[in-house]
Amino acid sequence: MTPEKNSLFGGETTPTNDALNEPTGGYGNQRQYVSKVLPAAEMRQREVEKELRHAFGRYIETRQIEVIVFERIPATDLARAILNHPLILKPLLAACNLAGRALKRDLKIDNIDTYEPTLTSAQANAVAGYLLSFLPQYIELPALSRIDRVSFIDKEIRKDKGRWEKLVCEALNLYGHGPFKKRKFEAGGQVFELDAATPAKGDVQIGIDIKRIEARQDIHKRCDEIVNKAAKLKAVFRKSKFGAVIYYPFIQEHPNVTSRLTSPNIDAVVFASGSAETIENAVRLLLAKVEGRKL
DNA sequence: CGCAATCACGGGATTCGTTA
DNA sequence: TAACGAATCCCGTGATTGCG
Repeated sequence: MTPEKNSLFGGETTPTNDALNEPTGGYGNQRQYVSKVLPAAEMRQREVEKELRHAFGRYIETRQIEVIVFERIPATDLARAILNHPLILKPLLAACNLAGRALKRDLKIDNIDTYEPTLTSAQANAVAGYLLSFLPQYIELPALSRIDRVSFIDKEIRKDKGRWEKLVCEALNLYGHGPFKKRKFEAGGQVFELDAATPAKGDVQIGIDIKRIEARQDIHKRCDEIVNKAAKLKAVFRKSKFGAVIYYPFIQEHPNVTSRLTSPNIDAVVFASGSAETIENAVRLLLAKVEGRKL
């Protein structure tokens, strides 16, 4: 990044974007959020660069490097670039701390796949103008690609974690008398979701909550959610059974979780890690407790 | 009392399943 | 198929708690 002024706040040399300048009735948009903290951000940037130079002085080399000079790019060119090369959108957005939600809120463009966008040319124009108002004067190309890489890795990790719930549900179907499937039920006007339940329709007989708790500080929140959901389920389906399958990497604290989940409404609490073996063991144990007379 | 550690909370991100 | 809502993870901030 550049030590010089950022284009957004410096000279307004870049195209302004109408959507960002409309009155918002006191509610902020991304530009306003940024503007508010800009002085602090610029001060920090100067200090960070200074410290980096001092800290790494002996290891800093000067090399020739490709730089993308955003301040020379007209909005129409940027729009065309995005249309012709959709892959470039994500790194540009990420470099500005912008994401799909901001585009939706500020530009009223819904459901952009920021990784592989398919935009109309009108949308590309809007996004280009919007981006240019946030982009710095220039960014080194490898830095930009690195930013994309970080975002991509983060996304893929989330995707992988999302598969864990499916593995547990598949194990329930393999070893239990399902079919187990995600389903909803209503209690007191509110709708609740069970990650795995059987049967798919009619009165719930078995409801399972499948949860990952990866940070210690989330334990209260997650346990409260489980206890609440169990109570709601039992309030509606008095004869049903409720169980929880939990991923919690602090094994020595599993008894804590179990005791927090002690409730007449919860019939089983089991733990599993990412391995197929622990999932199988947990699911078998849980099924033994909630299936009872079935079969 | 002052400082450090911990807690609670909320905002922002992405993914997935459901629904219109 | 597009849009939406639920769920989960990450992070920073301010409040609270605990210790010397």
